Amino acid sequence: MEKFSVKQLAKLAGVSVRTLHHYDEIGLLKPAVRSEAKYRYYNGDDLLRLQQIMFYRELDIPLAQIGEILDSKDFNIHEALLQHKKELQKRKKHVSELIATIDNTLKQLKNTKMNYNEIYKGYSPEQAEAYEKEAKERWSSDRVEESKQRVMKMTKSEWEAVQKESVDINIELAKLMHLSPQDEKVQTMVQRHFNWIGNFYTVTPEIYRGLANMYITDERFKANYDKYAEGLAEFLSEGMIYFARAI
Amino acid sequence: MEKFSVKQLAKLAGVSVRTLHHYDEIGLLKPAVRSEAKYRYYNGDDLLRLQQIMFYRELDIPLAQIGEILDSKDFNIHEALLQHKKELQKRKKHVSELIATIDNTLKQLKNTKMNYNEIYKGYSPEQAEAYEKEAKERWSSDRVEESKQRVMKMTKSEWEAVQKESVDINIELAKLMHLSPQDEKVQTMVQRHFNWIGNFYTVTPEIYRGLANMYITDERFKANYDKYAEGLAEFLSEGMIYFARAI
DNA sequence: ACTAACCTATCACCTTACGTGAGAGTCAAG
DNA sequence: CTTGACTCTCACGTAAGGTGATAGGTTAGT
Repeated sequence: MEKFSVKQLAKLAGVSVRTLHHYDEIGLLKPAVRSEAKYRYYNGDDLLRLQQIMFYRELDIPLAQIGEILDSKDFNIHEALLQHKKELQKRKKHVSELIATIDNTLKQLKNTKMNYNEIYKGYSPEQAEAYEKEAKERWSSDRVEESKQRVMKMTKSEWEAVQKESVDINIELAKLMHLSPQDEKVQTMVQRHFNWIGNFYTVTPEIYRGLANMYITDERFKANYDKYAEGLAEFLSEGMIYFARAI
Repeated sequence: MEKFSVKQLAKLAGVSVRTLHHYDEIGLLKPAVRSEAKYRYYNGDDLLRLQQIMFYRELDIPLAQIGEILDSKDFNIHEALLQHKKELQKRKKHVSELIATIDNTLKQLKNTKMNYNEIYKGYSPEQAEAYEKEAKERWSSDRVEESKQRVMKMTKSEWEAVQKESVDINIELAKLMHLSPQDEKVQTMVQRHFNWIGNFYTVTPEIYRGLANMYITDERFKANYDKYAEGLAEFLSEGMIYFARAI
């Protein structure tokens, strides 16, 4: 029968010697024999088992579970793989959301000439179209398209109401700055702010948090809010993040 | 200025007290003041910083790097986010590949199971389980095991080729039934059948003869072959016995 | 048989981002 | 002044190994 030293097996399988030591320690892969001097010697079966271990390991399955899979003959591999696939799909979805959030943040960072509020402020629905070209270079076209669609669907009076709502929210918030951002009254206003943003595009908690972050990191946003009151940007930002927890 | 205890801040931000201790330890978020009794008290700025931390943390950015981002004024956030996005995209791609691998594996498991039943037994998947027991009594479990092992090692396309070969052989044989089983053309097809069986286990003349016998005595095999043409089972069986003389 | 070069063994601490107590001190309320 | 809630600082545990340190084993060439 074949006989491999730790290093040989490690090289064959493309893992480190330490890894083999580790697998021995946790009982996942014990060498076929141990020499007088405690040297580990593996045989062909061990190599085969190691290959299987690596297959499952590549799927990001914890070593403990790999051990169960390999050691119990009647382990339902099919079920285990299905289960693991679900987890991976969740992970993938999560990562996709993170990427979307970064995209959102990047777009807003890039947007140094105009921020969201400035863009729509004073623009009538008819002017929205003219703005579209310029905006598309700056924002994700999806978001802009969605935003534009929604604005275009508004009547003139609705649009005016939306504009006024923005101003109202900021004024009211400025009055509440003696309270904590987590205060119920403040949160009620943040809810209005959240709804207001909803006029333009679908807001997820991640996006809302990202927006909160922008309010304090981007001078443009900060300046806009601080027009109403010094520190309003920070105040609103805190309130938004607190609010986002409950969305 | 606001003053929060560890627990209060933890609750506000939705993290554990231990987390705040940890952030203090690693210097990521140090409380504004420490009381006589070493109690931590945070203020509004700390809350703001914590919210920033959580924003980046959600993006799966390591705490050490979050510290750099927040502490160095000239840190290029834009670049950092772009970089991190790339990493996330890699991660996403990797996860996608893992899912694909699992899908592939699942498909092979399924194919193997179904076709194993269909080809060996001509039985529906539902009856497969029951038949397996029966089969093991009739065949040596060694043979069944060997067969399974070989099938399990095939790739999907290999397996599909094997399936197609089976159908091809039977169709061709059915066309040759006007000849004698010892006819050269028939024997050529029997050779292919012999090779095909070799996909599953090592075939000796004795085993091949035994299989020939089984094709006409076991109704299951008989039914399977007679799907192609009435009497194909007997015809093939005769051809196999003749072929076995020369192995 | 001797030595250099290489291989292997067993500790044992380090990594991430905290969780989970243990034991002791502190604070606000009754 | 006690009770209960809160807080403090160790300090070990997690997963899957990385990275030495130190000591002993094997092998090839001489």
